[in-house]
Amino acid sequence: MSNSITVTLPDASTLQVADGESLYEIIGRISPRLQKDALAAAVDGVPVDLSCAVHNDAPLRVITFDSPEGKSIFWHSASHLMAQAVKRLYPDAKFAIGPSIESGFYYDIDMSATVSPENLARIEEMMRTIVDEDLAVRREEMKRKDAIAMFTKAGEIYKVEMLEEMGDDTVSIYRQGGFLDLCRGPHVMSTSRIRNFKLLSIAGAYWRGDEKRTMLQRIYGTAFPEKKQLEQHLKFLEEARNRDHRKLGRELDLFSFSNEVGAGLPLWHPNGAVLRYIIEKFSTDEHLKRGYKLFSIPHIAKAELYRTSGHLDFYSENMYAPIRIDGQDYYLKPMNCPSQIKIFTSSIKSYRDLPFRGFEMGTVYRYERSGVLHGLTRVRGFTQDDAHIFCSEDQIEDEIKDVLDFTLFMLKTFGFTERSIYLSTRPEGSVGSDRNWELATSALKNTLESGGIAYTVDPGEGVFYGPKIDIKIKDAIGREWQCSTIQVDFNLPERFDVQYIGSDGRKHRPIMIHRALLGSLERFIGILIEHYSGKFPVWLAPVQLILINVSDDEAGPADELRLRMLELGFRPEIDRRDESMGYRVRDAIARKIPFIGVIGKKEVAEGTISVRKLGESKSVSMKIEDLIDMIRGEVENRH
RNA sequence: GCCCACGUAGCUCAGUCGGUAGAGCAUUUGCAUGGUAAGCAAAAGGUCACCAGUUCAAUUCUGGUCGUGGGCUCCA
Repeated sequence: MSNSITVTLPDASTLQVADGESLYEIIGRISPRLQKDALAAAVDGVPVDLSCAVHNDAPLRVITFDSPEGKSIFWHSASHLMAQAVKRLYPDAKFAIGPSIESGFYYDIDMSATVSPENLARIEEMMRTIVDEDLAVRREEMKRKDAIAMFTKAGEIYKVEMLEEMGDDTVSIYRQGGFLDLCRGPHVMSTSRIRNFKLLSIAGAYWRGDEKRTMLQRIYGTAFPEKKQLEQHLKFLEEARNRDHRKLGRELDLFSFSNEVGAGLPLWHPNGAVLRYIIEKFSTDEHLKRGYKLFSIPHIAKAELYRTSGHLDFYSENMYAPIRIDGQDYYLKPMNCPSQIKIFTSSIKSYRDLPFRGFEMGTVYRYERSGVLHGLTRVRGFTQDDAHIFCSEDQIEDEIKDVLDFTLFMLKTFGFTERSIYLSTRPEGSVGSDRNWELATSALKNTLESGGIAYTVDPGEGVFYGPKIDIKIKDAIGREWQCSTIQVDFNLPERFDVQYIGSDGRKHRPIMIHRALLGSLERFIGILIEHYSGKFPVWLAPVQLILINVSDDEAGPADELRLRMLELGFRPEIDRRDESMGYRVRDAIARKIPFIGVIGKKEVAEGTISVRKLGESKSVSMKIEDLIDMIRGEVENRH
């Protein structure tokens, strides 16, 4: 029995252990601390439970919560813990799937009772009881057909369905106390390992994500080894709530929605509209600098246009019902490309005209199912910084490279420096020849690779007319958002028979590149609000400086300064209300205005102003000229 | 669209086990002329989302519609 076995640790050191010694014991010999932190271990690269014994020489890696693998195991175990609690409280509960997700876990459950927020507390209570019971989590392997029989008997129809689709002969189940679940594992050793958890929300979810199948109740939760980590995570969620653009949009008076105007149709208030204008102007100027030509098109077009473009065939579920005008059907444009193409084709183009870059702040209307609407990030009418580049095949890579550089410049300007890049390939139900898809996809790939840009392939996520590069940005609290998209299209030029005269005097077909850098402005601004937490940099702030007069005597001079700054192109405001200074300062801070300028007797006499920066509690007295220079500097540097 | 929850003043929220409602902040007015995070007082403000039904009586109960939130599915 006491055959000695050698395990090799990641640092290449080795450890002699007895045959049959459990991983838990082995890790205890490395360090008691590690033993305490260990959730599972990888033997020969395969993750297994700590209760497993080692019988052969093998490399050993301890899995703790610090690794993504460890988190996943921990959260998965937490989902079992929750399921066990639910089963105790609701014996008729049938379990579907309960995986770990990005920062926690969920379990999809089918049961007669509906879970309410109050019930979550009851379930948490029961989870605590089970934790205190310190139930060992045990793995058992059995024949698949035996498992089917067992779960059928238990009424676990979803588990049975999953088992029936599995190819393996043998399956594993995990048992903790009276609860058992079909699971690949591994899991933590005991329910007592999961002490810090929180159930967060309840939602509906279709069995297998199929809207034709049963709607299950999904309970989301999260858990951590340390109490402090849980608290930190809950604080993060709180922070995200405080940054919510819907909340800040109301508080900062940026935008609103009206029941009477319609769902998903944002109304921009003066503060929001000016922010939007600044972004539009900045974007338009940058496009002109890079040789783009401006386009502008109407919001509706005839059915014929969208029949030619293929939108009526491939995109109609996102389009609104036609408008009947003089016996003809017109559609609200769901995309800008078809009409923009008509601008390109309005005259004969030569190869000398290529690449032809047409840009527009183009508003589109898309039908979104009511349940998906969300603040500014998911609306039914929105404006994109949309451009279409017509170029020859051998210009594609250069153009894409330019677009990528341009995109990264734009994102950086708005404070987004971290991003990840995705290459989406041909989806089901797409149009176009294999050759063109291949050509377009490799053009995107080559550009990324020759630029040394790391990317991830998203198989089948392209648009119906071509592959695309999507860029996801990370905001100030680490959440990812998708804005930018670059799409190569051989299809529309063909459909519209777009041509140019080459240097050989013959007709050629250009390629189109569709691209939006900020994407939907509505969405982008929503993200910006959350990214900056409403504290916009000076160049974007709807109000850059608020002037506060100490007494009525200074109202005149303060207002003169306001008018002067307006004329200089700044966005000043004056608060001359009959309120105490403390009150008005407090109000200005709540409005997150970057600068507060106080003018009293002393300032008027000296030609100065007392300036307080947002976030600081001290004010600085400075010459008015210096204040203007300072603000100008921040605007020019886009700070 | 689907599941669950929700819709009371501009905002945040009480309340009515069926008898047409209240607070704080915001607003307006008056007083206070105030030196950097809420000066004092008064007034005004609501078809209790909308439409039906039940009832002597509906903001409250029932149904529908619209909208919001968390998700699913879809996507910028």
